[in-house]
Amino acid sequence: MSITLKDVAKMANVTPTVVSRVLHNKASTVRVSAATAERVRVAAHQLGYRVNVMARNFRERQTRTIGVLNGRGLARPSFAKGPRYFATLMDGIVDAAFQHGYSVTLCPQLLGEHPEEGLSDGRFDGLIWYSIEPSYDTLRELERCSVPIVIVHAHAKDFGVRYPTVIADNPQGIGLAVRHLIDLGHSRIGFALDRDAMNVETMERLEAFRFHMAGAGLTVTESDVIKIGTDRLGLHEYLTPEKLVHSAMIVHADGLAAEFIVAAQEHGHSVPSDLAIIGFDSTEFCDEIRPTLTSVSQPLFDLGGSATHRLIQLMGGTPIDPLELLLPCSLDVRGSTLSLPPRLPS
Amino acid sequence: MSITLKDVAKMANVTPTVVSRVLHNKASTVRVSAATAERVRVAAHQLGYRVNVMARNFRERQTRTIGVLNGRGLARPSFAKGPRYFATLMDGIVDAAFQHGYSVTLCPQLLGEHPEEGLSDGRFDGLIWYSIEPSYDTLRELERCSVPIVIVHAHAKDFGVRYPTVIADNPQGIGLAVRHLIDLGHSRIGFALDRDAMNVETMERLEAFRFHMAGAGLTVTESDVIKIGTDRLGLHEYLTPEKLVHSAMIVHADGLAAEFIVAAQEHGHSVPSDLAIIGFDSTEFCDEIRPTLTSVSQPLFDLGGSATHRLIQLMGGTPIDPLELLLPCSLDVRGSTLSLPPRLPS
DNA sequence: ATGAAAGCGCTAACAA
DNA sequence: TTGTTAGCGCTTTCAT
Repeated sequence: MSITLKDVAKMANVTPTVVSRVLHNKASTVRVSAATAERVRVAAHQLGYRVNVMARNFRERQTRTIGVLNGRGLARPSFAKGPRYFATLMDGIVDAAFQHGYSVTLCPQLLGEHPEEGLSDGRFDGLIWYSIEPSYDTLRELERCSVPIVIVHAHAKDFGVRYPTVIADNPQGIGLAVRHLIDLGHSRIGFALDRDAMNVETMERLEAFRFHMAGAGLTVTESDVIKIGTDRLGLHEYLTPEKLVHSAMIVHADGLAAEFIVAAQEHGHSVPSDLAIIGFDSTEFCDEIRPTLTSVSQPLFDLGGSATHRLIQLMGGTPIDPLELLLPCSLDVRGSTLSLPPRLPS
Repeated sequence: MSITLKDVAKMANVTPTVVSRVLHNKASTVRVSAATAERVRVAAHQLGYRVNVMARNFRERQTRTIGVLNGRGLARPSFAKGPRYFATLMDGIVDAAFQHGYSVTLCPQLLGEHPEEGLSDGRFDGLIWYSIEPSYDTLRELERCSVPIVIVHAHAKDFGVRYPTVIADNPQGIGLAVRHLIDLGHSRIGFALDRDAMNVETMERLEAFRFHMAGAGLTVTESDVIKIGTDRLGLHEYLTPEKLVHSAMIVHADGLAAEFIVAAQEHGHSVPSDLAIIGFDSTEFCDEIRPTLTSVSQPLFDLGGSATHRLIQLMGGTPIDPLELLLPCSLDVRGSTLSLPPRLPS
């Protein structure tokens, strides 16, 4: 049994109310004599009193906790696998939340039998919904939710333009890649993607590729879009010397881009002089492979931070406008789009 | 204002007690007529009733939430940076916790002004302490804590042999590396480490290297331990053809191992034929670099899962014995310790 | 099978 | 400045 306000009150010869005021109220509002306050503090310290957060949360109807959710129906996002989207996002969320005194909770109910129960049961003051794949079901869930929500990794229109969203500007990122290649003198530019990764985001990147190429006066035909299957046979077929028709390739994600580099070299092509390659996500290993991989970088950490800031704003009652926050990507230029070979330190 | 038990009770013409029994009690214990139960369920559904978790937690003195902490005084562990230690650990923790219906919370109080208050304020049913660096201060904190604790990434003796711990068997992992190299015929084996990463774990690996080498009848002198500074000059100095005296190198971490591969190649050495290299952590990029990097792999996911299982066991009142759980490492053999060159698919 | 009543620890309106 | 009182929503004896 742990020490309660009452115990402290008894020891200090006051009522629980006074103890509460001394220990937990904001200094400005408290009106307790210095002597009493001191007595209370000493008693609390001697007894080793700690506030019961559950009781307080219950009473105050707020938890100072933010819940982080993810789209249902798909596997829970992994911190460690893939291009660290979720991991870096979480770093940004946690960082911002902690700055404002909020905890961050990952909640299982949302993945279990009755996910909807997790939404508005008083557990969270607000939610960050990491949307993997927008769906009608998801939207219905959100509508039943009684706490403020911010959605990450989706467009406001995909959720009925009803919730604040935060997402990286994928098209703009592809624009950077296209522009960079054109500046380097390339005109035969292809776009490669994984046949198994034809999700909304990949398609958005592909569309942006078409758009920015057209904007630069370059036509894109179907043969400029290289779709690679799981067996990677298409990759090797495309890279046979007589079939290689591009001088540069934008790849929808870093993993496949890395495979492109290795395979290209195996086929006797030099990267970047025969084929320049740009990936997407600027994953950690971009610096470890040779040549290092030029890649579009999403501001993942800031995405998480911005989502959290918007949520805290929303929880404070401030309306969010505009609803959608589009954070620009940057281009990390590395060896796979340069013609200079890496040099030894002199 | 949200719907409470009372509202449902009124609508179903029963008392809150009955509603509670129907909606939240385990089926086996409930003794309510089927008709009443149905009436209650309908009412609850119509009203869109959701249990108030804060009230329940408060009442039941349990939160079904596990807190994840980290050593104080150092930066909070990042999900995304480094060799994903924390990220993968968290995946394991979250996975196991969710299986048992527990939520996982990352808590700021523990990093703020009064970190000790977060420990035993009723917020968590149990804690997983991710120990970055054991310290006397940390130990004192833990002693004040009233909920069960499991420590990850530390030895039981570093915390007074008082708390269950879970850690990867680093020495055994190094043993695998040494054995593998010896099996390949190597006898001139060195150990390289980052001068800036001389932490407990690195030293443990170095000691294990000495131990296992001795066990194999190979003497290790100071010149077999290569300490690389931030400027990496030592790396290039070591790799000049006339100075290279080893045929194989175990590197304390993958990042430096990757740099070894690149630098060795720049200096005209072939990896693995002139110099075989083994890293530690089996980071994702081990498969992306060429040659791919053989590396010792810590069971990080299982480490998190085991910690969680031990905690749940402990919260259930079962004593943990033995206190320290040592999970074995494995060796992911890749190209940097093979003599066969990578081949094109035929 | 159902109801009445008490209380978890805390805070805040109101009273003194 | 300090105390009294009530109640947040829920569960759980103990009655009926």
